[in-house]
Amino acid sequence: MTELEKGPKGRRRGRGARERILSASQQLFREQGINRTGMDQLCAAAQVSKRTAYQHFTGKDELVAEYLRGFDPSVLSGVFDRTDLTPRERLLAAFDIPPTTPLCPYIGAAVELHDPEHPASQYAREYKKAVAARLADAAREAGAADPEQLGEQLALLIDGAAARTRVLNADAFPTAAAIAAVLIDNAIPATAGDDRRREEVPS
Amino acid sequence: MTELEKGPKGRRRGRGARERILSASQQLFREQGINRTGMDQLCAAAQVSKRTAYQHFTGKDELVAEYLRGFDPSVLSGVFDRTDLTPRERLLAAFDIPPTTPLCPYIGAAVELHDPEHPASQYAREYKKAVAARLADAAREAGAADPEQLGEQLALLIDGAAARTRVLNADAFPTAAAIAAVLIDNAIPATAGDDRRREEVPS
DNA sequence: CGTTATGTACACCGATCTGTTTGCTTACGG
DNA sequence: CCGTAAGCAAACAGATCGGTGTACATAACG
Repeated sequence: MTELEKGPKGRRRGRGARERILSASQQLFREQGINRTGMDQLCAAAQVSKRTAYQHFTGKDELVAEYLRGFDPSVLSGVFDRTDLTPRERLLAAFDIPPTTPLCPYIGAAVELHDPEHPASQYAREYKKAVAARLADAAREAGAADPEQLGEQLALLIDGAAARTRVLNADAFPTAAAIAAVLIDNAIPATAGDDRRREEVPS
Repeated sequence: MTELEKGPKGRRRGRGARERILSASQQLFREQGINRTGMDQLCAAAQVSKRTAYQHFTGKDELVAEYLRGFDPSVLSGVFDRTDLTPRERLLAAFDIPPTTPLCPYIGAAVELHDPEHPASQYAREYKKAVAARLADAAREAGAADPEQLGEQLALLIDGAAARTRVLNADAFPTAAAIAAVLIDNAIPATAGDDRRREEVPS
């Protein structure tokens, strides 16, 4: 926070224009979408001159990609690092994101940009794969028979809840969580109480 | 086809400009997205003058809404009217849409327009609810314990597969179908089908 | 035939978009 | 304390956007 260093080149003179730009991006891109947010408006909200903005980012495309990158720690790490939960609870905790997240920004970016080659689209793909992989890890810890499959399934549920929440304007994550519970119980061979791992496979 | 009638007022003089416009919409909005398709380009593709286009549609917004409306019969009716399938098969048939559908246009429209009050957004919501309702009907026919819940769950799976297919650029419908099979077998009490499941329904 | 709806061609409008330029101010840091 | 880099303000470019205006062509009916 107190450190005002920039990403590229060790320069650290500035007064935090880059941070304000990214912060404004997070707010405006989420509230209005990417395409409907012009650079003029964004710079005004960030209290940054356009000149400065284009010195920090080569263009809007790069800014969008960087904006997506800013979500990583809050979403991905926040859920999976909770050691106070059992693996099964950790899997279900991924569906407890009701208040803050109006729509997964990765899906939004992929749809709005509409170009699979766009840096932001590529990053969104990469991120979604990473989430599925971490879910698979947790599934493996929980003793799932086919962790990769369960991870992919749970990831699909999250995306479905996000998309459906957006279209219907109503929270769909509880439904997704209910499905997840079924899938998890179904995929873990002989779940005694919760997180006990068994090797025996039902005939 | 030989009938060249327009939707509003029984007028039938023209040579089919409206149809060409809608046809071009379906292609371009899907290929490039809504926001990235200008009216100029669209009119050129439809071989229609801009003036004519704005005589048929009051604006792009109305055109987008009408474009969405054009999907109804092909998707919704095509699956549920198949009497040759058992209710269970009919539920699963909803996930067999691999070739033609790159992304659910309703999700795309809702994300791109980014305005829940937009006519097209409202229609998308309405349509998604209708799909869930029809799935619930089929679930009831299949003897599901809680048809509404199962219908909503299957609808979420479809949306999840659509969103994930878009973001990852890889078909996610098989995964969704696998989940659907589990949910269906889990929700149908003890049918003479093939699978027996614990009645461990999530409370 | 002539009337009339339908469609065409094309210039044009104002707004907005991404991105650039010029000239100036401010605030570190040595 | 002074140089230098960071940042600011505002006009500007060029493109594209959605949408109109005007004048002209054509097809379908009576």
